Amino acid sequence: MSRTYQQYCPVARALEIVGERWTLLVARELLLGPRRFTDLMDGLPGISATVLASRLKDLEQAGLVSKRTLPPPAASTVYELTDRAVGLARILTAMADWGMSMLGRPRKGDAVRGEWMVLAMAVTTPVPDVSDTTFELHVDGEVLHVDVRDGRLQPRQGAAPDPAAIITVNATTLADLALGRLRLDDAVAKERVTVVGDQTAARGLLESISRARVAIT
Amino acid sequence: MSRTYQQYCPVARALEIVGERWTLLVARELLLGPRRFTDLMDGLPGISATVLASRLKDLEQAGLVSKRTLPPPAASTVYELTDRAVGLARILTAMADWGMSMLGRPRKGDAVRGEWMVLAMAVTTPVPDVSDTTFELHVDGEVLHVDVRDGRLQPRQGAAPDPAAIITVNATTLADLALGRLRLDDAVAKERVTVVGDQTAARGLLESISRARVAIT
DNA sequence: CGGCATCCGTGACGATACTG
DNA sequence: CAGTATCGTCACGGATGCCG
Repeated sequence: MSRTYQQYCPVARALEIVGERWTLLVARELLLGPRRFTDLMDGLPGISATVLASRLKDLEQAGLVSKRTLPPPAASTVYELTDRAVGLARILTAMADWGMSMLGRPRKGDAVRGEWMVLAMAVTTPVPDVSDTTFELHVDGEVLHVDVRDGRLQPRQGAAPDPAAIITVNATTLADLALGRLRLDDAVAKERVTVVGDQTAARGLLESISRARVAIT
Repeated sequence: MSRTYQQYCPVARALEIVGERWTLLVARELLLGPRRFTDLMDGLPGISATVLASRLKDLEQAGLVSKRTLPPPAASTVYELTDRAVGLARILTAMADWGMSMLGRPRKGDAVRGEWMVLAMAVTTPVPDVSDTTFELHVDGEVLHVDVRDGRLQPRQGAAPDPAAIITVNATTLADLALGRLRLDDAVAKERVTVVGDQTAARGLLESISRARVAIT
């Protein structure tokens, strides 16, 4: 159980549950879908197994994460967010949105993951003018996809069944685009972004990312 | 300087700055206006002077808080949020919104402050159908006011110059109303809420609070 | 191999005391 | 009033080992 603040305040209550070190990053990982313990370890470089186990237990006790055993032959247990955790998405969105503006460049020793950047993109970019389209993204060797649906960008892990386009780009280039440090035309010209499939649709998504309002104040 | 996560991720970056214990609660206090060191100590029961000084230094270094010395004869130094801190408001809003749903009742030993609840109200309640109105609130002995303006509820510390109404209520009653544990009519009948001034306008605000969608899932 | 429990060194935290 | 200094305690991170 985590330490309390002894304050009858909604913010303090929220922080008692998700305010400890690593907790929101665990939620970030689970936002893209169910994960196994070791998947989480991989996605959270620097965390110790002890702390991860503790955080998962706390989150489970708070009713935000549920542990599920996959049916055979998978026979593996996965952790996933519950319905109560939707509010967490809003908190993470605010964090990602704000953190984007002070992301800067990768620091020495920083781990880089495509999912992290795509997740941030999904909340900071205005929704492009395409409806019900799926894009597959290959970012730094990882494969994920983004559904544009219901006026939202929904990122997911893994490949897409029938993507309109496959966009290959690395995470730092994505950040450069969103932060306005690189123009889309230049990125394409330098082949830092390549598209297979529907060029127009992909261009729409990428321009939305470039139009993201991220101010570097 | 705070500990890092060594991850090139916007969420991780944001958490490196505001993810430490107490930091967001310091921001919560400053959201209602500039505060002196000892005012912050009062508003953050449980924090130590050491930690508060450390957090303020970190926030100042991150450009989120500025230290200002008031002109004589006040001759006191106050801390206030900078323009860069607007993003913090969105994070705190998400926290308050979500935390409200799991606030429950005061626990043994919990400190209760009117400002905390009013701040949470301001972000969780739909804006009432009054425009450019100011309400003065007396909550648990504290005096604050709320401006309804530009489609927002803006809470502030201290008395209002010319309020449409003065509402006296305690913090737990406010929570009971927002959480649907108490109906407004009952609260008024039991005199747990009293209004001096424009009854209709005050009723509008209070009904908005009661209409807050807070689901106790 | 996944999912922890245990031990240990380090750093952050909380309480008290003290100073300009 | 606005902090700094000191110190005991607790949480964190790393390594290792256990058990299905």
